[in-house]
Amino acid sequence: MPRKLKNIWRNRRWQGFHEYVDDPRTRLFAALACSQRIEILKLLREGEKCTCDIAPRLRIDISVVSRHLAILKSLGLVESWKEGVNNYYAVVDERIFDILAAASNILKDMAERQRELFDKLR
Amino acid sequence: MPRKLKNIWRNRRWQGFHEYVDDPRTRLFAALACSQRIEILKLLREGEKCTCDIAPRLRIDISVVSRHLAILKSLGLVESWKEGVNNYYAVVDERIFDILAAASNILKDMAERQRELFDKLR
DNA sequence: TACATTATTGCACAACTATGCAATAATACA
DNA sequence: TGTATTATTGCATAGTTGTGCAATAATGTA
Repeated sequence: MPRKLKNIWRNRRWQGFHEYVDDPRTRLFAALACSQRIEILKLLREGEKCTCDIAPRLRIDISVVSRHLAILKSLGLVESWKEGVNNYYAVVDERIFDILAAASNILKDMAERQRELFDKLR
Repeated sequence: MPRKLKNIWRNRRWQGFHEYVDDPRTRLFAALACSQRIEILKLLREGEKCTCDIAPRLRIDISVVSRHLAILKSLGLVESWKEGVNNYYAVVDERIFDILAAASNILKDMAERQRELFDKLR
């Protein structure tokens, strides 16, 4: 255990499974509570990609992509391997996309209910 | 539109569907990325409850519960109504529990994979 | 070996978030 | 009307998070 945490893991949530006592699902949901990371997952669904493939697609610094990937990897959502100077990443469990789709469906119906409510007020 | 935002909605994410341009699912996942709010949803699944029913169960200040409920309500995950001095809350769409269960399943299998990996290293 | 390419990490910073206390509002009841 | 109960909101604060730049590490190539 390093005396000083690496900067990516500077907080309790991402320190590790053992030290973090909260409902572990909050880590998964926190990982998904960022549109950049959702975009990265969607890109990786197309096929394995290295950090420098992703950065230009999201128009953010490579270092930021690297950190997002580290978070997704720490959860086990993606795996990685080295090929020359490149680090490739791929989705481990496709069911993560079921969760994304379920969230879309719920939000869609929520919006529909909201609309109906407004219609009644007219 | 109020000149100054209410303090609960002091940030972009919770301001409203219209001002927030990110993937709307990030709001849903952010709402679930908090163990207190997950606990609140679980309690409400047992049946409708008012703010003062929930606070002692979670051992946090009523004001905090009130804010968590406001966030869940802003998403449409819960609805509320007044009965005397009490404000009752109830879950709107039970499918939110499907998402919670799906997250559990994914994490369980991730942990299993991790364990197998460590076993191989022995 | 020297240089180029790719990825990660240290650092700094602005913005976001959960929380508790105190003040206020809303309602019921004596 | 005054008092009690419940809920929300203002304010303050410590901790979390996403981001970019610069430095460094890791690898391939001339």
